[in-house]
Amino acid sequence: MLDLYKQQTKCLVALDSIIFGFDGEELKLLLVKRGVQTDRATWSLMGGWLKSTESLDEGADRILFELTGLAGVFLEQLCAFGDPQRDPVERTVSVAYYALVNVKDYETKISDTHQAQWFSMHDLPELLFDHREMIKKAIERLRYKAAFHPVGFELMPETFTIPQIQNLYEAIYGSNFDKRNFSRKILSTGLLIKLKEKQKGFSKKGAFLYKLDNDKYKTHTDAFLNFVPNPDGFI
Amino acid sequence: MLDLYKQQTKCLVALDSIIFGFDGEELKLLLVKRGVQTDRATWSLMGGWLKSTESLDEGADRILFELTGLAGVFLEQLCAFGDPQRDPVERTVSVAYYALVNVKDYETKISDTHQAQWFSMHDLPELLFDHREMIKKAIERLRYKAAFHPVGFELMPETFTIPQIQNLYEAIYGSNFDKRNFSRKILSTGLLIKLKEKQKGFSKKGAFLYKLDNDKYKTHTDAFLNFVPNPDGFI
DNA sequence: ACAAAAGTGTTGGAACTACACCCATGT
DNA sequence: ACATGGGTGTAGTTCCAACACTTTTGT
Repeated sequence: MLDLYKQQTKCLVALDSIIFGFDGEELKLLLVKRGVQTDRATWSLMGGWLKSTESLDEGADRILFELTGLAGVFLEQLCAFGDPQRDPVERTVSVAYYALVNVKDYETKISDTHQAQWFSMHDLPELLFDHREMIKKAIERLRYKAAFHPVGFELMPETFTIPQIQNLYEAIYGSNFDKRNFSRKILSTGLLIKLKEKQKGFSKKGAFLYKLDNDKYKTHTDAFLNFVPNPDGFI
Repeated sequence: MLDLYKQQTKCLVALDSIIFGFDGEELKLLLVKRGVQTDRATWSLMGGWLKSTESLDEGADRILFELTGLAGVFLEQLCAFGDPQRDPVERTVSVAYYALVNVKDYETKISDTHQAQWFSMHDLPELLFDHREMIKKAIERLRYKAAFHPVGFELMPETFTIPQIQNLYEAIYGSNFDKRNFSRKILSTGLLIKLKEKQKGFSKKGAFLYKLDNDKYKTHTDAFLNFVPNPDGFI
């Protein structure tokens, strides 16, 4: 038995995170500038190596924290990528994660030391290795997930307006929704608490602010909004 | 840059497959007997080591073929498992796959050399490592997937009856459906071709046989049957 | 005053659920 | 003849999509 282990070739294991953000208008992706580039692509997903003492989830958390200072955000495994040629330097299996953060949270944390930058999903730079493929899978997964679980709120700031959430969902699915139907749908989850204040400054009239009912949200696992995963989109 | 690679600890990469089968009655799982057991659990998922020249998908295909003689079956990555303690012998990351095969196909192929056996999902033996957790994830994924893609047909023999498919879906979701509504739903996909013959021998009346319209099936990517992923079930 | 975004209700159609009886055949 | 499983239709309900006008307020 133990011999079966010894003969086997080992492999580097990397963790890469697709970090989605939302600024109230557009769906964005956080990319980092490679210190030293291996080829002409200078931007890549946030990533690092798996340590021998940590699980995959722990490693992904750690790397996200080291590079952005963010902790406790939505971070879920996407899948593993292991083409033998995907990293030309050495055979590497990468386990990809996707994270949802709101851009405002992130801006208040450190960074810049790591040369991180938000990119519009519609305007991504050339990317390292198979990172583009990872992003493609991640957006598919996000659409799939968001159709049944209210993960969209992970991307919103503490308080937000209905038109903002609608912008987010439109950005995720790359299509427009009727605002009457949308607000009915989103309110019917019972997960939103309407606040007294209005958001001012953006529109003339101002929109009512809402916050997430965290207790309900935490225990909420049911099927949800019926957005149809959209085959086309960015990418 | 290259130094960054050298310092990193490498890791064994395993591939394990959750192989679902259907015998017309019940959802089953194909397990193998470990030649030498590392602990009291003698049964495990089919698995093997990733080779340095193959991709993850290729490796999973290869291992499935080596152990069962099956090729060209539905085989899709589930996710990676990498708890540092999951394999007590040595740190191993396992990329799990799930496969859908029909039991009849499998029976006609070789095997037995590898001591493989079908188990009812309701009556699984003690399993190696975290294989039980993998199975749990796999059934969740299968439910999720089957709710929107007609993957159920992968588990059916060449020709089959509506009551058989219904049995399958009931086995997947662990609940019963109204047969009138079910047959309407399944026929409304337009993926089934009714044959002249009836299945004899099982019921007195006999049920009409159908076969899959392969051309339509191959190009079919749309949303599909609206089964709600069921939180409880076996496991 | 007007431009720009927020907010709000109704209606028709589609899809789903629930439900019960007859049919064909082997024993 | 009867027991077993196969096959079929309808009515009520719910859910969704489509649709337009009024409100607020900053300029």
